[in-house]
Amino acid sequence: MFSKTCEYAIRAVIYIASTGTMDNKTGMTEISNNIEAPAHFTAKILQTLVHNDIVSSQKGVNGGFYMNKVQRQKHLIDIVRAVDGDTLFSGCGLGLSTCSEEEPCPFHEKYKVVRNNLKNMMESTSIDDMSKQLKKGRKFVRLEEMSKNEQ
Amino acid sequence: MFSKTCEYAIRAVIYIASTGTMDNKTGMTEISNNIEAPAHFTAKILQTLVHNDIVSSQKGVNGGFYMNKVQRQKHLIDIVRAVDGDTLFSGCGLGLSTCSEEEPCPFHEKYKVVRNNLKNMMESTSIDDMSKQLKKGRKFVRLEEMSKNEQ
DNA sequence: TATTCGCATGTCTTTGAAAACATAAGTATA
DNA sequence: TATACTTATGTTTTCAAAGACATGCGAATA
Repeated sequence: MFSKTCEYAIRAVIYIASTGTMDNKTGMTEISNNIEAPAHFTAKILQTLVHNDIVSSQKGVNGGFYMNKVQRQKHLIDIVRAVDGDTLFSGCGLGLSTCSEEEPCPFHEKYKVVRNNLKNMMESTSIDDMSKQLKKGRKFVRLEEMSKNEQ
Repeated sequence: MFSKTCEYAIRAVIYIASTGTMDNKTGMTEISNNIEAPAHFTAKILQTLVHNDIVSSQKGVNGGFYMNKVQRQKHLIDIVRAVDGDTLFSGCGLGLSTCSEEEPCPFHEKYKVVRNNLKNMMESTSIDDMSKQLKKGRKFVRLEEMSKNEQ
């Protein structure tokens, strides 16, 4: 459904929201370890997210990534839009560039329902929500080892 | 949402269902022209669909692709399964191999709703349905030029 | 039964996402 | 202010999906 880049992005953001604070920033290595994503690739994705004001970063000693209150209140759709653009939520299900509301393809109506369903879900699900789910016991990649990695 | 291969497959099947009959089979060239897909790649995809008993083919003079009654009553999900497998309908939204019903990731519940929604839609939409939509006026790639190409 | 038409199949090439590498630049702290 | 630490950024490499090519095989028909 989502691209690999996008999956990593969402995983990273949820992880940072659950661990990174202004006072205790989360480092690159810890992030990529815990979301099981290649370190350098994650770094590049995080750049994009910083540019799109979804996460914040700080260089240097004791630097790392973190999220402020406003950023935590953003929604999953903001991550997808920053990384993959809006195609998934607005494009034709069969990839037809000629398909539109005025000249719909045979699949248009049925697909639109599902697509809007997905869009609404992504629009209404905040990063905070996901972070709470994680803390509530929803397993992530290596949540149980988090404290170990943070040593 | 779907892979390029899968988009072509669905487009091809809808086209064949709308034009190919036992007596008047639809040729490769006509298909790839009308669904705007590369000819050789379409040929390879059609092979897969023939093997999966979604379309039928006949070699030789006056040969081509067509669909019988049973095949026309199959559903869109059968095409996706044949081409892309079942991952889209059963996999984790964040691509986590560890995520399951027993150990769900934070995104699991919300994603499952949308995923099942998509699955139900693909399960309940028959190829016949799509073919009827096309004939009812839903524009496809070059429906208006179909007669021209068939000369 | 030979010829021609058109699908079937395997291999090769291209392209772009994904991943790795190398280096720059900013920040804290001793 | 020098050093160690950590993110930022640009370039290169890898790999799989997408697409192109070449050839095999089956069926109709003259």
